[in-house]
Amino acid sequence: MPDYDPKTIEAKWQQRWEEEKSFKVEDDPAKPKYYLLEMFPYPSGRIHMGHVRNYTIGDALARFKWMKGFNVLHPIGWDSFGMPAENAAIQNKSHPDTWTHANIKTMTEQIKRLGLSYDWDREIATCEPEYYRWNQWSFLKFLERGLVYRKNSEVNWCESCNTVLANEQVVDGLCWRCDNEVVTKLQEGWFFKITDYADRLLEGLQDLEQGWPEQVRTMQANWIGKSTGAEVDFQIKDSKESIKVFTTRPDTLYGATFMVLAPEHPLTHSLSRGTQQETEIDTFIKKVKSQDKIARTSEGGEKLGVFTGVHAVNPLNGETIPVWTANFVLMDYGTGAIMSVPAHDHRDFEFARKYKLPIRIVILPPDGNTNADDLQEAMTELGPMTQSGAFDGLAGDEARQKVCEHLQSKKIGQATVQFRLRDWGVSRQRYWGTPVPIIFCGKCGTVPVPYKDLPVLLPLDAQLGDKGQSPLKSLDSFINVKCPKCKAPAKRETDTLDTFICSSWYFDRFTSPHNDQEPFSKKSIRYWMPVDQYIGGIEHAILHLLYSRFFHQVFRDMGLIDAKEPFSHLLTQGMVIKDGAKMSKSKGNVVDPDNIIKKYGADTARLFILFAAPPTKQLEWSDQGVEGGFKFLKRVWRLFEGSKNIFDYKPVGDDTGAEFQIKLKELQRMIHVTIKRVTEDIEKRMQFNTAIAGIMEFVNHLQKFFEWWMNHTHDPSAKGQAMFKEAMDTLILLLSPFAPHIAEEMWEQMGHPGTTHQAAWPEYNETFLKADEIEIVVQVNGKVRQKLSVPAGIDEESLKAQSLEDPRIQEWTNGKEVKKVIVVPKKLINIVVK
RNA sequence: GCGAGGGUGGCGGAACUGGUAGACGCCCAGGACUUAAAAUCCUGUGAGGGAAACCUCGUGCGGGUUCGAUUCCCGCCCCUCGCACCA
Repeated sequence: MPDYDPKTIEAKWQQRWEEEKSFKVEDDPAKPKYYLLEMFPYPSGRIHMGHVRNYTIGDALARFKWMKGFNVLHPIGWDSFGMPAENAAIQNKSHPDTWTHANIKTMTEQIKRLGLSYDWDREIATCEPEYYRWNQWSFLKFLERGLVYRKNSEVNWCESCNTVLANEQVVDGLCWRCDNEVVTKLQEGWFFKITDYADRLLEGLQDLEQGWPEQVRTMQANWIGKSTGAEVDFQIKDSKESIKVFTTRPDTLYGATFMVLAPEHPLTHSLSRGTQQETEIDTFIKKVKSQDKIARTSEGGEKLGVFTGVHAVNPLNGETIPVWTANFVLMDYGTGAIMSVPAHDHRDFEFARKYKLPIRIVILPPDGNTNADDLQEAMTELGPMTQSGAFDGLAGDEARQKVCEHLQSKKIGQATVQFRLRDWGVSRQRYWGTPVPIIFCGKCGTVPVPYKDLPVLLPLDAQLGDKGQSPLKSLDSFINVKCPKCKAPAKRETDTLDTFICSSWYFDRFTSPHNDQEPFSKKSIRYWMPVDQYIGGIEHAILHLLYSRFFHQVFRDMGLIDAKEPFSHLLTQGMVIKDGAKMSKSKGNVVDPDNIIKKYGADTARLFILFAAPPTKQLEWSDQGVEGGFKFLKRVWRLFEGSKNIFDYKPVGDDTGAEFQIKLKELQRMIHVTIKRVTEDIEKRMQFNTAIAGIMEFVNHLQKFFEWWMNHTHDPSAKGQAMFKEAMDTLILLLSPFAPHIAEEMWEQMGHPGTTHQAAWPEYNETFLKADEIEIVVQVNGKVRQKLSVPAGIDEESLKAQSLEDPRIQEWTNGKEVKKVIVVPKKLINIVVK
């Protein structure tokens, strides 16, 4: 019997899949489609276990869907623009292009060794002009739609990466990529008006309730941060100026006892001119500006403020209240100014107590006590208005609405909505990215590159500076152009686009990756989109997934796409950890996928990864667990090799014994029970670990059956032979999404033409699931005391009688009164005694 | 602080709708095969008690509902993730 030899088997089948282009797909409206996508990788050098897990989960699903009769689009490509390429090139005195392509080559080989079912004809790399020209095209289309603008603003600047970062790319004040501190800097750059889509991006989350994890939806909703409220104008006393504030609690307007401006607010500086406060204010502004941004914006940070020397008038009650400036009010949210209602806002409360500012209760507390001196903390709950003139007694939404209506009628304010989401800064001051298709002309100003001139090629002959400054800025051949409008000498924009733009629509491109007329063809995108199942890490919960949804909505508005959302189902896979920590070079706990494949083969690696934990949970790497996976495949192989000769016999015997009939029926039941279990675990629960456990139990059963059979027969019957063949075929097919190479080999040797993924997924038959005899648990007062084997069709009364007569049960019921008997059909009977 | 998820043997995990807790696998122990080892196969494997049959306890902690709770409810502890002065 030949040993299980994964090396030979895997090489053989990988070669065959490649030669036959087994996973190539075409648009085929006659067939139901299934678009399965794993987040495409950045070509960083080598595949790591996180990739392996991601692709293995996807591949198991893809193969399952093939077998279920779907036309499966399962593509792969490379997110190949980005800074690591540049940094590595600087270090190695090489070129990002060289480095990137070398990595793609290595990683392609590694991925192929995993036996993944990709349509390699659709492979794309975002650093190729054929791809990034459509980034430029999108930029220009967005520009036409008024969704792109250029502004000079305070931006997040990473000193280490030497470039600007979008808000989403700053994590706890640090750069998402390199973990270095982010500073603010005044810089001119391009922005995408993602805020125009804030409401739609928020509302769209509702369509994803079924398909997306709640966690991701919540994170996006928080990030968008919608709040409804009102804008109110407060007139400044003895001045023509007024201060506009945003509040979510217009119902507390009568409780505003002071106002606070952000130190950066233009009025902070201008209003204090000529007052006694002038120097104090200037010192304060300087001080706050120098304050660490994280410290300033973190809750519990000390609230510092200064009186500006001026007063404003509460437009509702005409009261004169002081205007302050303080560090806890931020210029980039709302209007950069607030009305302070200390009784009903905990920040205002803290500030008022610290600076001895008046506090007035205007929402009636449950105990009715409106003495602010008794207040221990701000009362932020909704309630009936009080001390609020004509509005007294109104509460909640009605109160807010009535106040808003009043403000509007007096033209001193209006109901409005605020978002936390900021526009997406897409300019990057680096080289290895998509050039922004813009030309600056002395006469015509900012001129878009005409579509016919796309792509604006990223020059590959650029020499990188050693600190990461973009060489484009000094590359004359790139910069100097003629203005497309007036033909006068002009300069090219040297910023490149954020690489998140590449990943915001690559899934669209996969539907027609070689189209050189459009970013994607309408026919293909209508057929394939949305992505039915998207799989990737939770770390992209906001960044990539929000940007992609934004792009999708814009494309949709352009009439290019029908689907409401780009990804109908999202699976966020858990991390791969070892010794309790994320695998990392610095911890020295990295397991190289190549070594595992070399030692055990891809099937073992895949099987272990899927078996060790459900996809969404973190996975603890275990060398012994891998060994276990290998042992299981060897066991399958031995069962197959040891039993396959049985099919060569011409059946003569009849195996008619009663025991044989029972065993055979039990085998048949196991086949169908296993099909049901594995199918539902994959399809309904995406829980591959229990699916594999089911297959393992099936193998255990098959082994025992075969051994018994061989010990009890000299001449296998046709019936036995057929049933056993059905069992083996079923086993092979159920196993094939998880361990495809070994499955293909066995499938072929069983004499089937074609590959396993072309075969139909086994169907179970409800009638074969039922056993003749079932085990019933008998409890006395909720404790298991006996297990009875009874005919499946037994009626309740006989079951009760049989249980009560059972000697073991009588030991527990003797001398006691039977209060009641609960029967759970086909499961359990509970006798309550006293 | 707010929101979400989680806490089950020595370990990874299972128990899907309130119905046998610990499926499946790993580790470990004993046995078979072998000159020996590896591989493989068999048996055992939550804790405590008992020669055994079997009994008691047991799903983070404390309570509750129920014939019956890992599952539902109340209170608490711990861990992970996200948000966090957003007016």
